[in-house]
Amino acid sequence: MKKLKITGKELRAIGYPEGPVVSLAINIAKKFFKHNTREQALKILKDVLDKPQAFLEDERLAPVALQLKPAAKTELYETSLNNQGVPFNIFGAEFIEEGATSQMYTAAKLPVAVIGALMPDAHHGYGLPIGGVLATANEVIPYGVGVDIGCRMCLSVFNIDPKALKEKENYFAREIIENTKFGSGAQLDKAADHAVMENKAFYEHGLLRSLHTKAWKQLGTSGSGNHFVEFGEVIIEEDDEILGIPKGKYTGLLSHSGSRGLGASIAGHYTKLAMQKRRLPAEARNLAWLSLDEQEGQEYWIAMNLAGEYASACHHIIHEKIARQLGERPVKMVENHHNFAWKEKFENRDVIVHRKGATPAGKDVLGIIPGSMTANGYIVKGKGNEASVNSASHGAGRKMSRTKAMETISHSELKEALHKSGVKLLGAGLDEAPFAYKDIDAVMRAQNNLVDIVGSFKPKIVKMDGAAPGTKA
DNA sequence: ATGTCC
Repeated sequence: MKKLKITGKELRAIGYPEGPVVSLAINIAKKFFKHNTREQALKILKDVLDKPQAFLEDERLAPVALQLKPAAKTELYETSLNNQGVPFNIFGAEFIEEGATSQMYTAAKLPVAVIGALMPDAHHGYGLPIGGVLATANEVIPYGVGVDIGCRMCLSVFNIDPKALKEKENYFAREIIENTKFGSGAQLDKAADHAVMENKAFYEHGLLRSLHTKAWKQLGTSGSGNHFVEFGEVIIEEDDEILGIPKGKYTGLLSHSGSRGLGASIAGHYTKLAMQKRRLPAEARNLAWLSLDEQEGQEYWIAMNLAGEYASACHHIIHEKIARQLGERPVKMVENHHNFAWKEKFENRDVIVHRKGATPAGKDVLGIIPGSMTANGYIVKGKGNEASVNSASHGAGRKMSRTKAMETISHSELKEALHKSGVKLLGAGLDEAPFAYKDIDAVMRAQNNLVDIVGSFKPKIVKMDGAAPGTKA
């Protein structure tokens, strides 16, 4: 069935005001008016504009009617922030820009906030800052999780002498190139398969059903931005009971990516719903929440968890393909989400903990904190410190904005840094150059009360979205 | 982060 596409121009022509109601009406027309003609749809939307009160109970058009209904009703939906925010500790405050801190102060003033924390790699984001941790009572904030739901790390440790990475560099490079796909709309040439695609949520949940085909095409891909797949040298200096592999040097395969278009669509859909439902002051608008006692909140929770499983599947597909090619089974895998929300306990109270660019660091929980394309990443073990709501940073954090990095960093400068570190770069944007990131070791020192380092990962062969250095895009 | 949603 062909979808009916009404344009903003047409809506404004019949008298619709500028603002979010336009895109809302477009989406509703697309969803519900596929059996109507354009003229019929516009007629109905005009009726809603003229008499919004008559459509407040209409199951399809109520959201539009609510937006169009003047005065009194908006007040009903206005929610104010608390004067005094809940407390939150800041780790590595000297590394954190003002914008991120002030976003955290705003988040702490939400009436649903319980406790927060700000990680040493924090920077400004939409809604909650990247590196922000926020616990709520029983509410979920779509932009407290972020657009890339389930963005995560996955490390496979192989019992292969890492000297092989230099000696057979081209062989390992080819494994990455042949088994990964980067880029914004990237799809595999031959679609992958995974049990997650049979998850009943994909069939029972309206929004997820509409995203199933696209998700399947993108399964096993890595996306763009700071996402990567790389081989490196894993060094375990001391035996650790939790990590459970003997000290020594290993070959590691490390990946960083999320839930691709699937998670982005879920985040966009539910944050819009939340913003319609709860109008917050301008500085907090993107922090609109859904209660888990509401239908929409439950739906988001199901969708978020599916996106998390899907992101995990994308990593596993890559790792399994490469492991099979190497003819090896990993002796250990370490993995964690760092954009997600969890049901956890804080001071014995049930809370929803949002980590947007933060690594779970409960007692003895293993995780990965990556550095940059040349700097070490670390295998960490959480200390279960409630001062950070059981969290740690998810990386070194950017020192330079993407724009500034593109303007100031040269190809030759990057080439020299790669050469010095002995890293073979198979592709990346200049904005991912190591100089764009903070010093990971300084960031780790700022959180030594939050995690123990149990191993390190030194990148050797790195693939990100973009052309290889010295080649044309 | 996402083939960027007015």
